[in-house]
Amino acid sequence: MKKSVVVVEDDPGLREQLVEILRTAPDIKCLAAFGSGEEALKKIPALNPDVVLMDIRLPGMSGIQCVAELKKLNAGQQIIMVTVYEDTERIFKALKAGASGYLVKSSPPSQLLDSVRDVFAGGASMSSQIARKVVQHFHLLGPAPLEAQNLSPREHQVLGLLAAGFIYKEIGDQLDIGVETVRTYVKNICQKMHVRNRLEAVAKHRFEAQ
Amino acid sequence: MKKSVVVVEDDPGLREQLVEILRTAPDIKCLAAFGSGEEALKKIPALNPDVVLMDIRLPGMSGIQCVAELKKLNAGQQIIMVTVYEDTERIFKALKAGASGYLVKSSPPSQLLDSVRDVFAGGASMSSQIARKVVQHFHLLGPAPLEAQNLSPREHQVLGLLAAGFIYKEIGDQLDIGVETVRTYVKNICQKMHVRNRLEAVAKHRFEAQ
DNA sequence: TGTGACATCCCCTAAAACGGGGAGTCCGCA
DNA sequence: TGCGGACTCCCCGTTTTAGGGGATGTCACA
Repeated sequence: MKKSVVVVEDDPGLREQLVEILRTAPDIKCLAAFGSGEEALKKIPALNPDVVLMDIRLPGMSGIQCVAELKKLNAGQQIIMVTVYEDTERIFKALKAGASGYLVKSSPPSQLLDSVRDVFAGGASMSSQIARKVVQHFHLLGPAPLEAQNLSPREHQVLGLLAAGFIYKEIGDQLDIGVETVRTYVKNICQKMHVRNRLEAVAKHRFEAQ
Repeated sequence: MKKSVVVVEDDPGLREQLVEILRTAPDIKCLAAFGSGEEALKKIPALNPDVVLMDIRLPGMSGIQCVAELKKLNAGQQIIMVTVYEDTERIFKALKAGASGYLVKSSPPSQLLDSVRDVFAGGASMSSQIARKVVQHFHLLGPAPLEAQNLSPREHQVLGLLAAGFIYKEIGDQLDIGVETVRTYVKNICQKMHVRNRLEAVAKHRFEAQ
């Protein structure tokens, strides 16, 4: 069974180009190509393709919006963004909206086809330029964990429960220790994390954790 | 000029295998291979390789720790993790520690070499299995912001300052409003976000934000 | 054998936050 | 023109935290 694909791209030239690339692959069948998100949204559910190739910049409804809508209709729909934009903002928005892959338009045809196969197989795919942005995002989050890392196991627990909204007494009950002990931990946590209070610790913790 | 690579992998068989793969590439030179993070940490600075291939599971110092240390010594050091583990926790930790690539050991040799080239060129590289985990991470972040979204601008501000560790009085001063008003916002925020207190709100907020 | 990290508990005082009200002003939308 | 939302402030009494001490015991590592 061939993997079915639909293309959504407003530029006719580029659209044809993508369709042509797909046509070269014996294991892939291009069902249709649309020029707008609105049209795609109307017709894709009936076609039920395995994978959608979506331009991020579309007239009218944006590609990101379209992704979100498609995902709403069919949470399992696999979508690959194809775009010239490499700005972090758009990448993350698209990923959050539900895209499984993200390619830059300059990617070689072979990578496009590989991506379709990867995504079809339940994987994900990114151009190395895109992967770089994603990695950078994590690096920014990086230098911090040093501080959260050297919390003792018990301190971690307490911080976790704190973030979950429990008050000292409840934390004490759950860990079967006294409120005073919880207090001591919080004091130590704040010291170790170089923050002024548990609020900041919780914020930092979440930030570092994921 | 050949791209220089160092391998850090405790299993002698796998280590040899990686070195062999690298040897097949005319544009890559493997300078050395180490069996432990400690040894790598001692000798890598002198070798100054372009890229380090690092096993994530090492006896003694973990690969993640080793990455963090190498990055501390040389922030520009490019590192690719090579591992059998695909758990989200480890992936993110490694990326945060400073890894630029993340491959599973089952990756084909050609991908290993491509990754070295990608990373050398300032890009990044992930196996599609790893990319998938990363993508899933973003998908989880996606649907959530619904709750944080319908906070009023002022409420957002307050929540932000709260997360930064300011107490009500300080927040009031900064926004030029009274403590009581801040209190009112916090009450409303907690209601809108369906949480019991500001701690939980801060935790949820960070989680949804990024 | 001592030093240090960890886990546990205690005291006191003062500061901060909570809970649950009420109550004005705008402003826009119907 | 009335309704709702956002923004602002206030009161009361109670609970929770903060701040800054001190204390004990275990366990590991040197």
